[in-house]
Order: sequence, then structure tokens, then C-alpha cells
Amino acid sequence: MIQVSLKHGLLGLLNYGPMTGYELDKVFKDSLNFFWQAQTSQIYRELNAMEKSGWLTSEIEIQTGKPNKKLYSITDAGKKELLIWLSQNTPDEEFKIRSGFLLKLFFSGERSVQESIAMLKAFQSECEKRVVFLSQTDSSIEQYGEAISNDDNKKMVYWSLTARFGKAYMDMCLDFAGDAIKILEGLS
Amino acid sequence: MIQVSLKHGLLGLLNYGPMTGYELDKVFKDSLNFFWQAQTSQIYRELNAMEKSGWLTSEIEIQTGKPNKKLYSITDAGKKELLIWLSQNTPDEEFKIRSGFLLKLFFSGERSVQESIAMLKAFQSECEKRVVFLSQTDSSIEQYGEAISNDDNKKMVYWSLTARFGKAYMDMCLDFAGDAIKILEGLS
DNA sequence: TGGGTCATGTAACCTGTTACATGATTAG
DNA sequence: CTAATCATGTAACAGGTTACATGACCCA
Repeated sequence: MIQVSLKHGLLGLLNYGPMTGYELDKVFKDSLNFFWQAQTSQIYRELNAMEKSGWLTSEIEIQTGKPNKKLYSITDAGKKELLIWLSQNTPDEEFKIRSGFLLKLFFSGERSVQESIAMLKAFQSECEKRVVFLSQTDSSIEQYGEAISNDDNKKMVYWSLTARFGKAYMDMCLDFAGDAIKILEGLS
Repeated sequence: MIQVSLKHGLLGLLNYGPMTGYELDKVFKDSLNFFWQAQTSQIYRELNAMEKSGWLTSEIEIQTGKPNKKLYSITDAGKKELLIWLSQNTPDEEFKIRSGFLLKLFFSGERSVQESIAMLKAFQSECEKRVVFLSQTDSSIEQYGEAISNDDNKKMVYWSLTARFGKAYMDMCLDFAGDAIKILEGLS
């Protein structure tokens, strides 16, 4: 059973073109970070592992004045792996939430109502921050879309869809937090 | 920096009363599974670690005909830890999505539109399954709430809130999937 | 007699997190 | 002169997943 993971995210990005670990880190954090997170160190480690698996090749680009670059390119085996991963529908596995926030909410009977309300308000403002971030992402997708050729518009549809999901999720969270705060304020 | 984790979920459940690993596993899967998942083996491992940390004590209950039970109880140190964890508001950390589904959607430009639609339909039916499951959970919360004393109604509010979140999330996902399918069908 | 429930786990592995390390260039 | 950016990682640890193991009882 193939586990879903960071590797396939990196594979997907490298499928767009060769990149260094450093660039991948930034692109990852700019585009996929909403639904998948990765530490810089983890990216470098996974790239090593993927090269060993034959999914990638690398070449060193010598620079003067700056550290040398290690440019990774996807191989045919890597492309194959990407497509296999894409074709695997495992809805049960790929549909998981892990939320410390909800875990705390569940056990909030153990503390004061005011503390719970405070947590919900912090959650709200975090959501609002993310709405701002997502709208930035969305406009950068559109800018990118205008700059590139027809063929890549196909990709753009899916990028927009993930952005749409993000927006819908944030709206839902904000509604939820608002309702929950009202309910809790009614208690005290 | 204390990491959010399974330990605190187990601590929260044991705060309601002593339980065995086996019982915890079931209660966990019945109540917290929507927003936190745990393997049986992981639960046993964490219980060991928590006992070593002094958060729990255990006593063996000898049974005839069945394997012996190991009954865990939360200690004062464990209760203290639970409250510390609850009081820590770290909205940035505790608000993460990791979704293989969205990761695949993002890279779906690499495959046919039909395959993407198929994935979205699988996602829809998975959502519908979970709606059924959540409504069962919700009614079992209410039954439990009617059976217990006034004081515990405080807990029930929070249990209902997490169930409400689940419902809202599922509705949002179903709406999203419906919209996305329409958009993709418009392409081909 | 075969599958489900009760009840415990171990071992190995994979993935994610945190802390640390280096060193040059450039912009304010 | 100081902070950010460019660019690479390693080591240690924490947490999650998979596969395997045991054995009795109960119900169809």
C-alpha cells in the first residue's frame, strides 16, 4: 500500500520543470501549504530518498559568490510514479482531518466557558488571516494563468479549484466559530 | 514546545473515568475519530509512555476465561497536563489540513478530466457515508446526554459543537464536489 | 467449523518536527 | 552594521502506520 505523502507533492512540482530544493521549498509553501505542510529539512531528505529510488536525477550548478545549486529533474520513472499515485482512488485514506483545535473543543467541558470563547475567537482571527493569504494565492494563480500558454490553462482549473476549496473551508470555519461563540455566550 | 497529539486525547478520555486500552480504542474511534485518528497499536504504546511520565496508573484486573484487563486511571499529574494543554492557545499550529485529496486535485492537470470527475464522485460518496456516521454519533451524544446528570450537560455542549463542525464540513465538501464536477463537465 | 469479539501487545518502518550549522551577498 | 536572502544540509527525536502474534470464547 503506497502512502500518500510529501514525495508525490514534490514529484508533481518537479514535473512542471527542474528545480532546486530551495526553490521547491518556496513553491511548496506558496502553493500547497494550505493542504500539505513540509519543513525545509524534510524536503531535502525526501529529495535524497527520491533520487535513490530513481525518481529524480540531480546536477550541480556551480555558482560564484553564492552556494552551488543542486538542480533536480524528474525522471521517466518519477513521472510514472506520479501518474500511478494520481490514479489511485483511496477516498477513505485521503480524507482525514487532524485538528488539535477540535480535540480541545471536545474536551472544553474541563475549563471555563470564557476560555473556550477565547479559543474560538483566536480561531476566528486565524481564519481571517488565512482568507487574506488565500486570496493572494488566488490572484497569483490568475496572474500566472494570464502569462502562460493555452495548454497550461488545464492546470489552472485545478489550481483554482483547490483555492475555491480553501475559500469555502474558511467561510465554513468562520460561520462555525461565530455560531459556537453565540451558543457559548448564551450559557454564561 | 509541547506538541499536540494523541496523548492528550487519551488523557481527556481517561479524565472521564478509568478505562482499558481496548475500551479507549473503541471510544476513540466512536467519538474522536472524525478529527483525530489512532491505530490500536499506537494507543497501547502511548499508554505505556504516559504511565512512565506519571500521567497514568494502571492495575491488572484478573479475568477467567478472557485475557486479563489492564485498567488505566488518570493521576493528578495527568489532570494537570490536560489542563495545561487545554489552556495553550496555539492557533497557528492547531489548524492544519493535510489532504491527499486536495494534493491530487492540484495536480489533476496531468490526467484526464474524466478521471478527475471520477475522483470527485468517489469523494462525494465518501462524504455521504460520513454524514450518516456523524448523524449516528450525534444521536448517541443526545441519548447519552439524556441519561446523565445536569453537571455533565456542560460537556455535551462541546460534544455537540464538534459534531456540528463535522456536519458543516461535510455539507461544505458536498457542495464543493458538486460545483467542481459541474465545472469539469463544462470543460469536456 | 469459521468468523467475530474480547484483550493484549511487539517490531520494524516511515514520516514529520526541532534544533543546529555554515557562510557569502545585498538592501536598508 | 544588521537583518534578510541565497543555498545547502545533518542529527536526534517524536509520532504515525503496517504487519504480525496469541488465544479463548461465542454465535450461526
